[in-house]
Amino acid sequence: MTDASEGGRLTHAKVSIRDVAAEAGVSPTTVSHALNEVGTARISEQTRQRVRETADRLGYRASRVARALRTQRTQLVGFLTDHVASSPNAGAMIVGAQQVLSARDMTLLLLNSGGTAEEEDRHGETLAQQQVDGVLIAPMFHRQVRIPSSISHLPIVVANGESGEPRCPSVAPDEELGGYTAVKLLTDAGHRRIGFAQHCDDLPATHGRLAGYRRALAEAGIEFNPDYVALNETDVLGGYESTHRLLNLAKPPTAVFCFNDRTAMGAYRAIGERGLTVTRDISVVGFDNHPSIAD
Amino acid sequence: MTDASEGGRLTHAKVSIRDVAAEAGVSPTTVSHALNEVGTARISEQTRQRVRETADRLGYRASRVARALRTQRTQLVGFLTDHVASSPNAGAMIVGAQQVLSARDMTLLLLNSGGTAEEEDRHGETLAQQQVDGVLIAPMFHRQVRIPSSISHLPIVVANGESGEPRCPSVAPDEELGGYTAVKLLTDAGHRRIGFAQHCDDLPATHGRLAGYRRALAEAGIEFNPDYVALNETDVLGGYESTHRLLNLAKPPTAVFCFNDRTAMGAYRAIGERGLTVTRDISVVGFDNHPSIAD
DNA sequence: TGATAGCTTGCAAGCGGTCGGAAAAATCGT
DNA sequence: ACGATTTTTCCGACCGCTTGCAAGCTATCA
Repeated sequence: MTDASEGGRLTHAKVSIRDVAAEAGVSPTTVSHALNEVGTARISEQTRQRVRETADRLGYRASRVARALRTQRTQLVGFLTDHVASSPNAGAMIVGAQQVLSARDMTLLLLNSGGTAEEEDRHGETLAQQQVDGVLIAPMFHRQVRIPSSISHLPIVVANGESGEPRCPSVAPDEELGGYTAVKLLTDAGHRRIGFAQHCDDLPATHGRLAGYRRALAEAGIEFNPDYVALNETDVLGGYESTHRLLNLAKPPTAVFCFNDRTAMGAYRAIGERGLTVTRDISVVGFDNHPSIAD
Repeated sequence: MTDASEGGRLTHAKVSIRDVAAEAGVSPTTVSHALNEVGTARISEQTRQRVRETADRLGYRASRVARALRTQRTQLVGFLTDHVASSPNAGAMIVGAQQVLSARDMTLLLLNSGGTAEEEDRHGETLAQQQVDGVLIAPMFHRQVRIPSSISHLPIVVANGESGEPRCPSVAPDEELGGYTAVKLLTDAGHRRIGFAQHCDDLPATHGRLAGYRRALAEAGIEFNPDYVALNETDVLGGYESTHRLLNLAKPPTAVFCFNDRTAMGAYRAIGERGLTVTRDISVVGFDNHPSIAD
């Protein structure tokens, strides 16, 4: 019972396009056209106004579900990732994606696989059933990704990783350049012995940053010394241990290039325990620079 | 053209329930019943098997959109937040929610308002249109939340905050206890002059933690000194400035209780600049304890 | 044998929009 | 004033699935 004769904008249980049509004295088709600004069939300005006003008064909200069924476009995009929490730019990626989509009137469906292939497939299945318009695959650490077969038919973009298939574009950070830039910062500051709290896994990020590290050294005329590269996990503990190991060397580095901010955190701690002070006694540069550590 | 006579499991453009029905020689109704294990109308085991096998072979995936339109249940839940990136437990909340939902065959729709009321309303509208089955409102900092009218008709749960309306349950951390516990750690360690790098905004978290701070002091027989409470933003810079201010006091604190981990980060930095070392010269306790800083 | 009952299965009606094609109304040309 | 043309509006079908109700079929019983 849409009791609109009262005049007030009441909240009804459910107001469909038919309700609006009846109230405005037109057909559902007209309502649809009027509200969607369809080009082919122009509606007289007068009718359009009336429809708009009526829809507004009744508090009409088009059902995206029904629309999706008819148009086969859900306005949904899946965001498939492995670990949400970890790095700070992880959040940035999500927010960024969400903003872009939101601006286009689309919404983000978030799925977190936790890294296992089964979950990835399960989520792919879900996305397929949900009939998302596209999928954004974004591992938190730059790496090669696998594309679940269930979604292989729809548009996919891979961020922060590489897909085997050339079909879907991928955007990833230039690890080599990043590593180079960070280390050049140190060589420019006069450092000659530069440690690298490196990640131990076999990833594009690992290789890239190491290459950048070496290039910066070479460019500064510094010979590469494998002892200065400490491999470890990229958590705080890893950075902590790596740094201690580096400081134990006969000629300890005067600066440390850390794989990421968590590693840098550990480095801070290790340096503190040695009675040294960051900046004064030793320099630290992290990769995914937290704005704070940057300066 | 569903060419299934080939026998292989081909990937078809689109395989609907009708395709499966035709292929299995039954009606769509039967397929639906068979696959959904409907209780009221039992299907003979033989038919069920055949339908299952056929559906599987054709790669049938029920459209959730169509189902949602019919059943009025979308299996979607909106996650409305203000800032995704910031704190580490933010990610944990998202992952947690997603996991729980995923286990129930539901999916999370992520919307990030950025903190503005207009965005919140816009997102509420979107969720209403998308006909989500429920909404989880989770501000990143414990505070009072506003519920967009567009979604006020559906089930809502507020996490990490309070809603005015008693209608929707809310779960939030016990800020007072948290503050108390953290500071008690310091008093137990013998500290008598304890600084508090406090947040300057008017939030439940602010009041709660201050209360906890005071309770711990009182319990240790320490008089509360307002000078030891430095108000500031909760970013790294805020923590940095607050800490410097505290260290400038005639009788600087021997320990600092930081509002969160970013604040603590700034504190570390400030302490380092003073030539002091955390742990040895001065203690730091953060609130949303990063596992790393915890020990 | 016909009526009653239980088990399987299918018909048809939506859910709430969109859209092609066509009717109705208004405008125009002569 | 009447057909041609343009503008405005609407009919009806459909998207793919679920579900109330009823029909078909077989087994049970009087």
